[in-house]
Amino acid sequence: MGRIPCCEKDNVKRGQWTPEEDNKLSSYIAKHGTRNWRLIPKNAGLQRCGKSCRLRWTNYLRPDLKHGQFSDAEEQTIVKFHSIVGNRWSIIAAQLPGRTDNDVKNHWNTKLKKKLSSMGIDPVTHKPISHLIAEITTTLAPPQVAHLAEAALGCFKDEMLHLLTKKRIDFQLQQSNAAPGNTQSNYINSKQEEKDDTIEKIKLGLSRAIQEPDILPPNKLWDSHGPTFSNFTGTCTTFPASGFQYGPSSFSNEEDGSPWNQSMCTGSTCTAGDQQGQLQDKHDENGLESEGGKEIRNGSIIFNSDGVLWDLPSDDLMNPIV
DNA sequence: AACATTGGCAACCGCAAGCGG
DNA sequence: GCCGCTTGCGGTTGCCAATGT
Repeated sequence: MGRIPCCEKDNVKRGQWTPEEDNKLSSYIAKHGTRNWRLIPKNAGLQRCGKSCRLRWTNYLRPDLKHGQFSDAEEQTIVKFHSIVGNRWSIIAAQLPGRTDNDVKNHWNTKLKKKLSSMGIDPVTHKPISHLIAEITTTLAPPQVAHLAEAALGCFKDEMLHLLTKKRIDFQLQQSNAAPGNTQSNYINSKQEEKDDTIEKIKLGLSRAIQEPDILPPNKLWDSHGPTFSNFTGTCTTFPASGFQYGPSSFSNEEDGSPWNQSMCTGSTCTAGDQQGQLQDKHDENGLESEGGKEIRNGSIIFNSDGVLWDLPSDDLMNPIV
């Protein structure tokens, strides 16, 4: 016996909601509440599926919803909690009054992921990409790294080139404009060479990392002062001495060259505080790494191998994560 | 100006959990 | 404990406006 469909698909309207439909639904819910979504469209005179009504109400019509731009504080919260709970959008949204899980999910997918990437942070693991590369180079055997690097270059070449060359291109554009005799077309013609050059430098950096494992000792992944990738990073903001962390100063004012707007670290010239290298890789049974590992939960303070990531006072969790 | 591509967002889909009989 | 139903959730799709070529 199959599952009963939530509505008669044939008689149900789909797609964008009209203002009239919104009014009908809102006024019906104002009078009768939201009990039994299956009956609501019928009783409200709507040719909609109950599920569709529920979504429309919870994601758009609810009077307590906040519409419009996400603030820096909200973005911080999303990133912060995403690093802890992952794609649990409802949990993250619960920390943001007036925002729905759909809002948060969309904002993450369209904006925040890109922001983090442009900062040199992997949006999945929330680790700096250079850190991931270092982990790869110290964990895998050199032949494996070479194959991986080759595959990654194939898959993400365009994205990497965009990230890595953007600032250099901007800089060169300014220079070419300023310098007499240096025309725009010369610049464009040299763009392909620039890309090829960048690919070669990426490969060189990876191969150096393979050949010189000592520059990235496993217990000091962050403190990688070696020449590994320094060749191809046009600009690289060094990490604060106290260690990398998401914090208010890192998230505000996109236009002023704040870390939100910069490639935080795409190479080994980035440095970190000494504390970051002191932690060992040890996993506990819960998947969280134990003392000396990447993620240590001490009360509400969450550490990782990069130092303190989040300092969450108990009241920071508006709704406790189960 | 026309067409193609991209970005942002709303809505849909299907699965799983929760709940009551 | 099982069954049927409702609700919640996360992934995906589709539409449309903005931007680029």
